[in-house]
Amino acid sequence: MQTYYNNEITLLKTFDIRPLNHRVAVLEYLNTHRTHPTADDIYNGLKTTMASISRTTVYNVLHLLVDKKVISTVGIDAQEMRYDAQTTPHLHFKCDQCGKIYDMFDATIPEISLEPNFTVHNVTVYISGLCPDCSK
Amino acid sequence: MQTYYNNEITLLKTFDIRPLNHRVAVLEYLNTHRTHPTADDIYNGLKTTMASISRTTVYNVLHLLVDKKVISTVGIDAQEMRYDAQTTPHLHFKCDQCGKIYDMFDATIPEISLEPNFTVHNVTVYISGLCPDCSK
DNA sequence: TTCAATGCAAATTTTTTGCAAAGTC
DNA sequence: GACTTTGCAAAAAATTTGCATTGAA
Repeated sequence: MQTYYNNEITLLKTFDIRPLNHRVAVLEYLNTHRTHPTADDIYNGLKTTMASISRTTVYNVLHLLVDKKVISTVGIDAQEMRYDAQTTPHLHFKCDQCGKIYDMFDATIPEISLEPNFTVHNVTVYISGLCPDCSK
Repeated sequence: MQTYYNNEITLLKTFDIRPLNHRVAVLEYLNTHRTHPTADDIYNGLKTTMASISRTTVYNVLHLLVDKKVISTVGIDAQEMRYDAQTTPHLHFKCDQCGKIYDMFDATIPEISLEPNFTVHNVTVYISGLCPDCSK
């Protein structure tokens, strides 16, 4: 079985995750495909180069990486979960026309002030509209 | 079959939707259950009083109401879609501990300014954290 | 009577689970 | 050798579809 030597290994170790080949492969796929792929996208993308990988393993690895906060989920689609290796804070924009999802690094994450006694862990912002291509 | 005489009928007519009994019932359920129910919640809630209603119809009606913007979707759960008859702009807060979803009317919807050429239709904000009950 | 809406059952899609086999330290 | 991870197949959960029946204007 092929062995990976790259910085995904270092990253996983930082998070106290044993850098097994499948884990490295999933993380590498996410790092090189910044298109917010679904579990199925990842599975299909990897199975060509990685003879033995199963959907179960892709789900296992994704759940682990989300749990340990190495990656994050993008629940902008109604039907299936998407995943994102991007760690810089950013928003997601989905085009109503073409369906493409854009990262928005420039937009500022809003400061949300809630009623007292609510503790905020995370703020997620999804924006929908028309992308430049579809606005024409 | 029971016939409804209430303001849901008026509301549906406003949106150019024929106020058929099943539609009125689903909308009424959403108006009286401000708990962001799932399609299944609605189906189970209605089938006791409405002898003949099917899951298909619940989905049909929900899709129609969302399409016509009478109600909105709440995609805060990874697994299943939730629905909301609330029309006042507000945010959603989900407690990481108890899973309860809160409406946040006081929090201000952020002004998002994107790169030019992006047209914003809708901004959705999901907040996760601990609710007062679970913060104790 | 024409067209729209419904309900059933089956199919589809996404994700999870149980468990035996294989891999890792 | 003990413990973790994997893969298969099957199950589960949420949603959609095809189509015949029913209901509404």
